[in-house]
Amino acid sequence: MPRPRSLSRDTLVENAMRQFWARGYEATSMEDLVRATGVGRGAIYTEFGGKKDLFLACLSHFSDAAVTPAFLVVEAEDAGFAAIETYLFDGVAEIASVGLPAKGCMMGNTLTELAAHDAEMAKVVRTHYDRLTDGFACALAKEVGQSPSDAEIVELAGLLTVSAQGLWAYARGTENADELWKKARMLIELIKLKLDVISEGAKDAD
Amino acid sequence: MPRPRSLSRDTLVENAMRQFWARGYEATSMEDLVRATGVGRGAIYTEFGGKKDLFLACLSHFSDAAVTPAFLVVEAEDAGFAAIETYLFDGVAEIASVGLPAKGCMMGNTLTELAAHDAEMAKVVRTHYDRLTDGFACALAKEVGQSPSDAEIVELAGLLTVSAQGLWAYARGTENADELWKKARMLIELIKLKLDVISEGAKDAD
DNA sequence: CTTGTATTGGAATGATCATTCTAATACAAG
DNA sequence: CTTGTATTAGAATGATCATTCCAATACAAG
Repeated sequence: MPRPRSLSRDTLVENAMRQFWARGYEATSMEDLVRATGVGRGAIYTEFGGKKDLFLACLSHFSDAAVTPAFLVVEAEDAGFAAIETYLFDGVAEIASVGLPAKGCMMGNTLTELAAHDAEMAKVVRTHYDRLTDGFACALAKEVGQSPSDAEIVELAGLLTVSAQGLWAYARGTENADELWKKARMLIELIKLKLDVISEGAKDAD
Repeated sequence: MPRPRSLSRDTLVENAMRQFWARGYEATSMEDLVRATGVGRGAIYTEFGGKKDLFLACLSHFSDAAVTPAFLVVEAEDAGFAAIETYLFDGVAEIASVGLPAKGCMMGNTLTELAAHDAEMAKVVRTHYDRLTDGFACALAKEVGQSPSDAEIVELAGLLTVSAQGLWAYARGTENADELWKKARMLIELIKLKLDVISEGAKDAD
């Protein structure tokens, strides 16, 4: 039987993810990864094949370990508008508690750094955005008793995805948590206004 | 008298900017810059000092040559809500005509790639965001006859800045211009809704 | 044409990059 | 304890990085 690794594969990926998340792909060297994970170069190559493959594993881990728990409230069966509010505010609260400037969203960072020139990365990021938009659309639809595939609902959800992404990106460049709170609150307020308009329209159609 | 350079300094910076804009800082090598500008290595170093200084010059040029013309309509004396609409829709139209995936906003790209770990870059990007937010705030304020320093106006302008940034970033990862149009239209609609609420509130206070 | 100067491409430098390889090592199984 | 195997740190490799340097060059001024 082989000697067991000092770190589980999950912990290894977790540590590598933290490094990539904070610094990005290009600015992270294999030396950084060896230091961050505490795992030997050889083991990384035999386990993952190379830097890019490890990065893709980290993106996948980010989706499971960071996005899923945070987005759980929105993806819940009975999620409505309040769930979206909770998701956004919890996100800002987490950023504020960890300290600014923040690391942003690893998917958004990857979109900006790599998606335009790497089709494989672009696909992963797009899948993530589709997931967010679907989740938002379901919650928004439930709130106003519409179909989650209603065009207006989907477009509102799409804008919410993009605006939230802008907010997480902005968090990489500020040290002022209050600015983030204000923007999150304003975004929520705007979504609520539109939601009310949609509700009104549905009532008139009765 | 010296031999004149084959390219003016402005053209040199313009070409370098294009490269940095598309690829980012880390992924652009001096070799890329020599090829993109058609200027010798030596001249770049004697003129700018190094890669980072050239990048900062490109950021400055981006502000003058890309942001200023596009944002002119919003910064005009008599700009109102329609100016914001024009800025956003013209931006999407330009992206659609140049072709997707787009290069996004060089300031936003720099925010994501470098701001969290380079104070000098962060300052340049922050100045840019302040400029956008100020411009939006003035136009929004004029539309509803409020002060551009009114807290609600400033917060709405701040959200608009962040949401627009999210939209330009999203353009780096999609090949579908229609998605951008929908998001831009929805953003404009939400801003208009909030603006109407602000107008109503001002009327009640009379 | 000659002189002076800035630019040029390419060579040189030394650092760092991702990746491969290897000898020493540490542990599980027998 | 012995054997087998996976991991390890570090050396080695070759590419590429930013930067420096320089001889050849190209052009303006006289």
